[in-house]
Amino acid sequence: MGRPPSVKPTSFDIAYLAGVSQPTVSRALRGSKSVSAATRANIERIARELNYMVDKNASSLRSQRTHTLALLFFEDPTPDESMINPFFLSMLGSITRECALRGYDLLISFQQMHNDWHVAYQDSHRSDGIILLGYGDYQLYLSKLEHLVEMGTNFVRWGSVSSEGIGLTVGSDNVGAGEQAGAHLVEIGRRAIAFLGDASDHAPEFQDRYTGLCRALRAADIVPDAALQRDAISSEASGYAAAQSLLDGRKRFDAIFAASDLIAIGAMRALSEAGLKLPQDVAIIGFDDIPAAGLTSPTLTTVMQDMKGAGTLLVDALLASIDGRPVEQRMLPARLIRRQSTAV
Amino acid sequence: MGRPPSVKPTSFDIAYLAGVSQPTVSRALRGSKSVSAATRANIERIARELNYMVDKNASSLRSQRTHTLALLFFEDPTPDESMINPFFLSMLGSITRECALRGYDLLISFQQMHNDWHVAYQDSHRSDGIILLGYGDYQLYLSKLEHLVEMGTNFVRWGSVSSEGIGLTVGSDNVGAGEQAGAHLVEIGRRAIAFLGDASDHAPEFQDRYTGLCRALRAADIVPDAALQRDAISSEASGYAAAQSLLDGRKRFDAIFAASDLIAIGAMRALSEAGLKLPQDVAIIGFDDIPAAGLTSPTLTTVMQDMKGAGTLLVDALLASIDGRPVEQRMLPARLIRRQSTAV
DNA sequence: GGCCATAGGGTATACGTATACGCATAATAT
DNA sequence: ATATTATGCGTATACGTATACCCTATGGCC
Repeated sequence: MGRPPSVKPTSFDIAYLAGVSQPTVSRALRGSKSVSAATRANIERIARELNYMVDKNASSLRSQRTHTLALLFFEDPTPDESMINPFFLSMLGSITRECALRGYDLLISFQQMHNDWHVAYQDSHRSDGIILLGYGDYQLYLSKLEHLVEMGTNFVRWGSVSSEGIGLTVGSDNVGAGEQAGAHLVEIGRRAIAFLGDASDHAPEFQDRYTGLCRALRAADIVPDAALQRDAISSEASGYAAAQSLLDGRKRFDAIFAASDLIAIGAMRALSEAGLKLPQDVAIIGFDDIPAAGLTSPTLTTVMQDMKGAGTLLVDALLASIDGRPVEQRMLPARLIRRQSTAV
Repeated sequence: MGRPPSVKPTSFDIAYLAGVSQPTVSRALRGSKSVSAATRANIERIARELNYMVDKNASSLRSQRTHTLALLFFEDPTPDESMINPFFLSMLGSITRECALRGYDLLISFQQMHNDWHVAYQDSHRSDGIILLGYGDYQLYLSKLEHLVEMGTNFVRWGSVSSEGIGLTVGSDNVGAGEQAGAHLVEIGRRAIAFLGDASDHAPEFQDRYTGLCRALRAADIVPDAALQRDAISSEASGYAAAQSLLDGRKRFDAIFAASDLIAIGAMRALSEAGLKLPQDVAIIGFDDIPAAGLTSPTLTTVMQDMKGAGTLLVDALLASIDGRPVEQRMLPARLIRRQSTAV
């Protein structure tokens, strides 16, 4: 159809057909206002007809802007590499979409951050900016962030917005979400509510969720009980272990708020094996709304984060930072999804 | 540390320091054999010291090779966009790793294929080749493949290797896997084995799995019963519907082989709701070994595909095709993972 | 009617690399 | 010793775009 696709049209071809010079074509297509409307329209028409596309390499080389963003996962290495948190994978969709919309390409890198920090350095040369994604030990990667700042790299990360972290951060309203979860559990009559998830500053997001829970408890005149908290990282095994530790403890509990769905699912397994009825004996709420949350039995009440909004905001913030526009930290609302695990 | 990272060293800087010309630097670093070992070593040393990295844009512009591969999903659009088959997401890891290893960048695109075919065209200009991933209606995208071939685009797709498809294909040994699944079900004493999954040529992979199942049945002197087959696409809802249709039928069955885990999980829900005991009344086997397969109750016996090998092979084949090297279709072995859903 | 501002667009060039080609020197052949 | 070929490298240039700078025509202003 048309002409052989093997010959890629250049801006010179268009210039020739439009009877103008090559730079004028460039200006017209880039939206410079020093091109008359008529000329621009004509050039655009011809470009469309020829199926012309700006050569990204030439463009990037000349302008020193790559029009590419890099996505970097900094998860702690897991024994099973494929077990990247499903939550982030589903964020991938919205990020790619957003990038495409803005005319940016997305380069992704699953290299685990601490293994080879050089990757980030490298990617920082290949791209205009970096998006950092992942749960992981916050303290461990603080120094890497400082390194990025030092290099003057533009980056944005997903994480806890309330903590005074380094660099630009976008994240869910974890405190508010924790509060919602706590309020819901109180509402269905639970008072001895356990929390599974690291509550230290190694995991600021989990910490925030715990803070929210405590706030909801206090609002219901319940004193948060530190004995009902167990550390856990975001994995099923860790959730299982944490729940068992909870069962071994002498404290009674009638509900669990888990800092992630994977933790919740592990905990559910431990509780079931202990002969407890869910949700009658113990109600449980997770976090993330991963696909598996709708498949467990009972299905898992959880907190859904606004992943689509997250992608948009991350890309948005990063581009603003690249362009030197002012950026504000922003928080996304989260929503409680009620399922069987809290249906009494 | 060292020098300010803001000044990016070029091949000219290295040439100056090494006392040679810029092209010699280029030749040395690209591995041309017309550079003496001593010169090359010296250049490499200096490059390392300066933390030099070839400018991808300049390089691509000059050589007309992008050193980038594009990954394109061609899934049928789902109501919930985030429900990209987890199987492919986990393949992402191995593909990115493989690309990184070969010095290729990976551009990913979740644009659903039929929505905007232009994307593929576009990506074909941005990259040296395309990897196509996804289940979907095979007939529907055949014409797109022909289009790609027409354009002379290098591409490789994941799919059924046994069918005489268009273009280069890498895939699992679906027939063999179906045979394993069937043999296992026979082994635990089942004889009325149903198949959930499209058995038409709209889904060659599913068709192959069904073929394998039938082969195993015949090997056990069981005549495959077409009345025990139900069409289904890879989604939980479709699996649920298919299982219900099966229950509504007058045929008895004591086992199900589902063409994907999502189908299997949907079917399990339907069976449970019908009051059937799993696996006592009905044993069930899925396909893909998605993370959720280990979380259902009972946990799901399934077929695990070699995703790591898949990534390697896909990238391998594509690069060979790009370089004009001969490529052969290759099949990957699959492995049965036994869990509770077939434990009697 | 002379002066300046502005719109519209052309000229020249830079971005950093890869490669065709040529030219020495050295190694081998005759 | 001369002719021949390889080796190692420099020279010149192309890849396609974006931008600094310059030029021309028009219009408005006094």
